[in-house]
Amino acid sequence: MKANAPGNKGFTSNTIVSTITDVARLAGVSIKTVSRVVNNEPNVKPETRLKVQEAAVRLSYRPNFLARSLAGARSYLIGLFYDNPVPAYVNEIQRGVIRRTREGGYHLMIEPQNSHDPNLERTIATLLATIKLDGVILTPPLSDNEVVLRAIEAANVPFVRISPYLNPERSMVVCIDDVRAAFEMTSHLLDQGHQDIGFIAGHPDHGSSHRRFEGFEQALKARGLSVRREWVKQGYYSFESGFEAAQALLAEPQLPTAVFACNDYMAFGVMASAQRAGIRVPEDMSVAGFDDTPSATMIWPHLTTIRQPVELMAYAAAEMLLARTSLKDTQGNLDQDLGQKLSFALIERDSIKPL
Amino acid sequence: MKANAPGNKGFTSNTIVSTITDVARLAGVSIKTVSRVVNNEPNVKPETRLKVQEAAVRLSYRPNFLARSLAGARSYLIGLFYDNPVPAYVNEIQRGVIRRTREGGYHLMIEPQNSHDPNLERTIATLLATIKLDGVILTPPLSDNEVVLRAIEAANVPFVRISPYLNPERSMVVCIDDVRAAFEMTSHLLDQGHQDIGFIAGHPDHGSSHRRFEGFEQALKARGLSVRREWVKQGYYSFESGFEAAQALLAEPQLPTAVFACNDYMAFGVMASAQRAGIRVPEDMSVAGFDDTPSATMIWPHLTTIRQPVELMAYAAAEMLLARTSLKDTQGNLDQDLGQKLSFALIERDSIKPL
DNA sequence: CTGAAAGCGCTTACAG
DNA sequence: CTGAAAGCGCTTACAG
Repeated sequence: MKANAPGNKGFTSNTIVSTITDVARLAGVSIKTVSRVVNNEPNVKPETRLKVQEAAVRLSYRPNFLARSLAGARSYLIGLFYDNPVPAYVNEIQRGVIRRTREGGYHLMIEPQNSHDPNLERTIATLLATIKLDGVILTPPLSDNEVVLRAIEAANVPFVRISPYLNPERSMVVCIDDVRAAFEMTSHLLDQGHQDIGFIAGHPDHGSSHRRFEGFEQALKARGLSVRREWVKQGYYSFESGFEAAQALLAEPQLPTAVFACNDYMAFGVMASAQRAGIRVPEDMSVAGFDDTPSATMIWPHLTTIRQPVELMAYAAAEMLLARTSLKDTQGNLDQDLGQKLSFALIERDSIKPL
Repeated sequence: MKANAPGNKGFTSNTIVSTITDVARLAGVSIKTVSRVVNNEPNVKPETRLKVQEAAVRLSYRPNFLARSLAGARSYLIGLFYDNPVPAYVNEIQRGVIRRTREGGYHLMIEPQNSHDPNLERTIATLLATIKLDGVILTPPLSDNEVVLRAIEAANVPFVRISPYLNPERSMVVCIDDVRAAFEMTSHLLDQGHQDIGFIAGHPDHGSSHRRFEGFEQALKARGLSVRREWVKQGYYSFESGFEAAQALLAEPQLPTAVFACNDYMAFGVMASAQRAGIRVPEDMSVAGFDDTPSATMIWPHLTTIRQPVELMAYAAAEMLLARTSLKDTQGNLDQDLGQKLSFALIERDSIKPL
């Protein structure tokens, strides 16, 4: 077998992939001029531009992403690093990022990681050396993983963290006000007459867990109440952990009238645990969640929760990265926002009953 | 600012990314020899090999993925195309594929698509022209999307389909025996004394929906029973569609004693719908699902369902692609398996009660 | 067993 | 406004 078409390396193909050289030849210009037109650079005679565009269309020309990345300063590649066990969260993050990267002609490389992998630093260093990324997006718990942060900083790749807990100045950041959100949910419970409120904490590696507890505590204090330690149980953001935490809670001699779980999955665990114990939700006990996952309306009673605009946060994160990358080309200095705080919403449904 | 290290393009960096040239210089050989060692090619004196390896380690050399892909016949890039609304499914698929691609030094490009997008063909054609993929993996419903198949075939990219319905010979295929699985679940119901069984069909774009109905029908026939059309309701694999289908079912003058839903999410919808209507599961009505999503043990009663090894199927799909790619290098002809059928398992839990 | 040369398809830096 | 040359970091094809 031998090559039968430009760009073809030894096997027959129906499609002739054309290159910048083909377009230049057809348009009767140099490849540099084609490059200018394709990249929307100035200083091309309108007439020439048109000629090139026509040729490009006729040949269905698409710039080769690999060649472009290898030759240029940009790779058109964004990396998404995560280690989050909640599929719905990961999925929304991916969708948000991809929506933005596609708009900009970028591609996404997903890189699930194990945050406790002893080789994590080397893994990431190798990855970043192998494949020049224009930017990296980190989601919790990696947003606060020192090993990951060091590896990325060492590689000098711009990155944005979603919902980090520490050192917001260390990178670009996208988040919601978790403290305020938890404050509002707790106040909502208080407004319904609940004074005895249990709390299921999230995974301690996630900043959100601490922030939400903070908001919970502040809301109680604002009404002259204080946290009852025996009603605060440790969870890990999974259904099972919520279930177990609730079991411990329900074993207390005195019971709260409401439970605020740090995320929806744990709230489902609480509801299941209560149901097992013959405690009706919300008649005997109210339950509040956080996140508004799709499942929140797939159970009865429908869960009252905080809606977090996850997809939008991911979109914003990608946006910051792309903005930075383009700026670098034209100006070199970047005085753009380093942080963006998106808004949340308290969604009232059926899992809370006034006392 | 000026370049201060090899491979550095005008901005300061802590990390010196070294290239094949650096390694060659340090080892005192040509870049071709380094290439041989790095790619584990034969015909290198053991002594030379060692020298090169040492140099590579000292410089933390990692072959540049872009350069490698541009110069060579392989791109080390696999694409995953999907349009599946179930996050847990997508997540498992991604994990399976990534596990295999990482083992082989490949990278994954995820490409969520809208299967009814009128521009789908052009979108995919453009993508495949821009970015040379070594292989593509398709999941339902794209596995049977004619537009997608044509675009990929036209680009002459090897691909494997997961759980396709039609033309298994058209590509490499990974699946389970959906007919048999549904047959077994239905038989299980029959064994428990249920003769009156309702069926909630899945999305008609998914082959699994038809296959599972087929198995359902065959199992009934095998016992001399036949399908009662008024107990077969159309669903679309979502919770809501299961809920609505169940409402229609429960509005029938006569009710089945069990319902077999084509996937877990619809089974949850059926359970919710029953609960709303004051029908207890499994006391008054048994429910069976399909997939064994994590949520199956997050509800009460725990769902009896079919476990599908999704992650493994994805791994196998990637495996086929990589095997094909390597073979192409060495031999050119491929007499490997074109299809792989993985095993499923019926998981008995609490949503079915003997009649 | 080893290497020199050409080339992958672009962008960059520079000249005019 | 346009282009010729060099180069990105590798692999391929070939020579010895």
